[in-house]
Amino acid sequence: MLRLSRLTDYAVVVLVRLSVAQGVATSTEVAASVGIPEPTVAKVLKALAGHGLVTSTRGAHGGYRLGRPLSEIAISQVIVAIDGPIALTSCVDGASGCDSLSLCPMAGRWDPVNDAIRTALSNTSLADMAAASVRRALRPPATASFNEVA
Amino acid sequence: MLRLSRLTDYAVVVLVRLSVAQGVATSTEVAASVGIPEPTVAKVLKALAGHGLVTSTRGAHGGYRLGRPLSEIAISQVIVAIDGPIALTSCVDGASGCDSLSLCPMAGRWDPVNDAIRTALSNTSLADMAAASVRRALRPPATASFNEVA
DNA sequence: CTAATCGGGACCATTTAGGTCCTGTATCGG
DNA sequence: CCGATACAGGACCTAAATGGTCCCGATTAG
Repeated sequence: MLRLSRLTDYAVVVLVRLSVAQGVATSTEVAASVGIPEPTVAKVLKALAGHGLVTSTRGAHGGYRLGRPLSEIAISQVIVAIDGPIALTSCVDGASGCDSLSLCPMAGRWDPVNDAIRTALSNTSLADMAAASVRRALRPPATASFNEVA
Repeated sequence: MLRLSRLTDYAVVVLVRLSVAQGVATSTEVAASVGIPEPTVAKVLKALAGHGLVTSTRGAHGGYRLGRPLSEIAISQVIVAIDGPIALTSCVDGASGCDSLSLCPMAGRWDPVNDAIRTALSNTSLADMAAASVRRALRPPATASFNEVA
């Protein structure tokens, strides 16, 4: 269904959350304010930190902080951080797993498609998505604090 | 990993194959000439037929035939036929499965992204991919790695 | 030194996709 | 009219990827 992992969705939520809380925030705090189980959030944050989307400080009073403003983070980067490289088929450029030599040269040219998608994904920043979110959040606000995000 | 199903890849191969053999071809013939197990090819062809990408004739001397030229088939249509509607997240516009109301309004705005991808996918026809295949035979092996993905 | 917090891996359960098979229906040829 | 061929559609099983959890080592503030 051409879907991406739920973890990536979480990542977006987490990043937006971090952008709201300007300072540092522990994985526990983020998890609580976002409503996702802590271990999972921790996993997501680790992955994001590994790709520089967030910076981490260890030790007591440590935590995570946004690496750069949302407007400078493209979703493609988030996807790469969580789900790995963007490629629609397993049979990518230099891949060697191609057993059927007869069909790969015939029609297995997904590169233009991959490129098109990569481009599309690189042209949308998290800020764009957050903006869309704001426009939408006109409904009766719940009591929870996270709704103030908008 | 933002991958699409292998079945979709098969579908492209099958369609190109059908375009080569101008007349009708049975699922058995296609399977044999393409090197994919027959039942699987049959499944793919059924799905394609259901979406009008190929036309079928039943009975003896029946078989499948390309519904329209490759240049008029966008990959997006193939994907939809095989994998279903194109949406990156399960939480699409009108979906009701959203249990966590707190986070969806916050950042779950994937629509612009979905649209971007749909557009990109609609602008590439199977003929384009086949053409790329030809062009590729000329250039030296690419070294592009996934990491460059922006 | 102790508590807090990230880092990184191992691990298990569930879901999903891939693939196979079986039965029904339509059409052609004898 | 009857049988053979080939698609239609669904049920089913197996295997792999994903989501999610846990644990232990490393690091830093107090």
